[in-house]
Amino acid sequence: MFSKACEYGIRAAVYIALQSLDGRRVSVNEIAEEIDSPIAFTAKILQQLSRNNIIHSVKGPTGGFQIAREDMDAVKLNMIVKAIDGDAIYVGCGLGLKECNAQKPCPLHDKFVDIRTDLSKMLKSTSLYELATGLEVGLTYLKR
Amino acid sequence: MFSKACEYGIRAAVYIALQSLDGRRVSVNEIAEEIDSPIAFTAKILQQLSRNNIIHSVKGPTGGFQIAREDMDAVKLNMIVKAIDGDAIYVGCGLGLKECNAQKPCPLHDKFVDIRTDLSKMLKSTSLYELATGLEVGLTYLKR
DNA sequence: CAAATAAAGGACATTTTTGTCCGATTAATG
DNA sequence: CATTAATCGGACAAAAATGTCCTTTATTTG
Repeated sequence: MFSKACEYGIRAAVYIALQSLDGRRVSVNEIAEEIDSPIAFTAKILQQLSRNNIIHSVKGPTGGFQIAREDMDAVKLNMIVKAIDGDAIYVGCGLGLKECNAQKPCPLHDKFVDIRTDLSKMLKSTSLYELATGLEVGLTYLKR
Repeated sequence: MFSKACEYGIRAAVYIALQSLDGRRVSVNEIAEEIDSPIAFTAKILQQLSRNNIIHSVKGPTGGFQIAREDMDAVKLNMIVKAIDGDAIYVGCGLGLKECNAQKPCPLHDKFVDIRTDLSKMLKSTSLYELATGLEVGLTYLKR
């Protein structure tokens, strides 16, 4: 469904949000440790998220990554997915056809539209804050 | 969503079914031409489908691929997807966690279960015959 | 201002997916 | 029975995704 990079990106963003709720700024090393991901690869992905203004980065000692409380509401999952995987999930044809639309649909077109609409709705309506608080109260987990 | 191999596999299977409805057996070359896919790669995928008894192959002159009318009803999309992509789509965690289940869910677990259940239902209930007849009456298209 | 710390970014390495080529096998036909 | 046409299957090639390493840049602190 998502690329590995995107999975790491979402997990990282949720962890950063969780720690930001405690006023903690976190380093790549800590993030990679806590979400069980390769450090250097995770660093790349965090750069992407930072460039897309999804998370905030601070260089130098005491630096690291954080997310402002307001941004946790504003940042929805679809923004993270788009920043990392692009919009292939939303746009492309399920069977890989270049020209596939309501006028000239592939055999799966209509059935795919339904599922993708649901997926899209879910991603657009799920905020980082929602995911982070689920973690905070121990309802959900990020590791393993 | 699906791998390229799986996209080609579905398109090929639908085309074979369509032609089998006319009593025609088709070659790899014709299939690749008609579904706009790389010939040799398509051949590999057809082998997989053949080994999984999803399509039937005949060697030698006048040989090719075909699907019996009854099998078009019996073969559902999920069987093709499983034969080519395995069950990652149905089983894995949306965020890539190894241990993710109702007891120890990732932050997206519940929302993913919903979408995947829909996808799974769709794939399990869609037969090759249904897709082939859509093509036959000109409601849907396979190329480009 | 020097040292230390952390992200940024470029180059490179590995693995997986996608795609190609060619000889072996099978079967039909003259 | 030789030729031919088709799939099968293994080895290889190219491209994309995943992952690593190392230098540069920014910033804090003593």
